[in-house]
Amino acid sequence: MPKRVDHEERRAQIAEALIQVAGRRGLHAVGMRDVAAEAGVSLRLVQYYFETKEKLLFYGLQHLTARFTARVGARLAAAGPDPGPRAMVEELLLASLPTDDESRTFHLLYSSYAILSVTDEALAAQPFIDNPDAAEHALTGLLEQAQASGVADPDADARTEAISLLAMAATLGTSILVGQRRPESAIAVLRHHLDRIFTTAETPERGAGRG
Amino acid sequence: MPKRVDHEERRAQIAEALIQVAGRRGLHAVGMRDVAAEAGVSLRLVQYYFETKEKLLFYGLQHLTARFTARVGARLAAAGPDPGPRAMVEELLLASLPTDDESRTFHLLYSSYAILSVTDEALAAQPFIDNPDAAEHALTGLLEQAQASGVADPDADARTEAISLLAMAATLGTSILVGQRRPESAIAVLRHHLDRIFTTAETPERGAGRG
DNA sequence: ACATTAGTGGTACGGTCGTACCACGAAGAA
DNA sequence: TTCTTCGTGGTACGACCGTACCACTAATGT
Repeated sequence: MPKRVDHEERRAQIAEALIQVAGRRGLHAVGMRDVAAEAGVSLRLVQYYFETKEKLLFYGLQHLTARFTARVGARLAAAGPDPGPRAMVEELLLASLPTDDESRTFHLLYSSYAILSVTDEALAAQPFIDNPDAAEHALTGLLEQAQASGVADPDADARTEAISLLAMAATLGTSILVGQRRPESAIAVLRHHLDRIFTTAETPERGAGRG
Repeated sequence: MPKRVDHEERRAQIAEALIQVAGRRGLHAVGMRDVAAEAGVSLRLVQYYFETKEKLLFYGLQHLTARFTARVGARLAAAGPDPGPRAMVEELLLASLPTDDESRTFHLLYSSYAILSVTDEALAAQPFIDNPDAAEHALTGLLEQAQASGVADPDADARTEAISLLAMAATLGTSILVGQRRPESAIAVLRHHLDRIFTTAETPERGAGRG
């Protein structure tokens, strides 16, 4: 057993285990022993790297959001350099829907943390609302940019539409999670509103294409 | 101490206690002893009327939804006989926002149950999705009725708009709950979409008024 | 070589939680 | 009246959970 372990790496590994087991059995049902078993380490190790369960949970939240933000960024990058604003917005919204294991886990756990934060002030004090606010701001910017480019309804209120789209995506995601709705149905609803806001179809050949 | 107690009344009283304490400290933090203390009865009594905690939680969910459905109905009735379709829809959506203690508790607990049902199959088996489906169906009907009356955009897809409005109301409610958004902001967003769907302003003097 | 310290394991402790068990009083049935 | 049964209280039990404690190993510093 080597000495001088990279603490941050170890903490990330344990946080990953927390996310996995919490995604399976629910955040409320996860204990230190479960996390240790999932990570393949001893209970003492989890205690060593996170002194308390509260700190483990906080770190897990940070790790969860960082991980998913990176994933969404990667999906955006994979959509090619400078896709249309509509494609960008659509990718952003659809990426948040729980359509595979990772997004499903993210949606479930993020919602769990959010609900928990209502009655847990220590969790509420965590930088939590920053993420929705950032998403709202980013989406508003994209819509305004689309309006300036003439591909979105210039009379629309970009901020209100951004809030609306994100709000719909969130609940639609939850309804997928609980099995009320199928992903295609949720996507159709979101696309309907994008069709309403964006005035032109995708025309990848106009403007600065791929050069 | 009188004999022959009305079981249903007692169960309702205990369920009420469950809702109160869960609304304050979170559904995850509520125990049988807390419920008993809140209801002013002994732990044994809670056991007597609900053999197990699981049954207590199930009954609490039923009680919660029944209670809130009744409240929304009362608010609709208080809006006067035959208000316009728009007023009806607006009342319905706004009633679901957490703007006072009772609606706040409802929103918090219903969300908690929903999230819990994702990883708890016994809870998922409970008639849970019926409520959103019923709301969706009812709202769709109201919108179609508004279209038939000529007060709503006839080109709109009533079902899609109903889903969208409910989805927005849900997430906006949660954002109020976590302190991200103020109720007025949420109401403004909803009203924006009602203005988009409904083509005429409220004209209470047309049609069959109060007689 | 020796002392120190980071890393790791095992385990015990105190508390809490859901449930089960035991006892007793009082209303209805005979 | 006597017996049964419903309602009620108190309490104990077993399990689990988060945390603390103790021991041991192996690198690091001098």
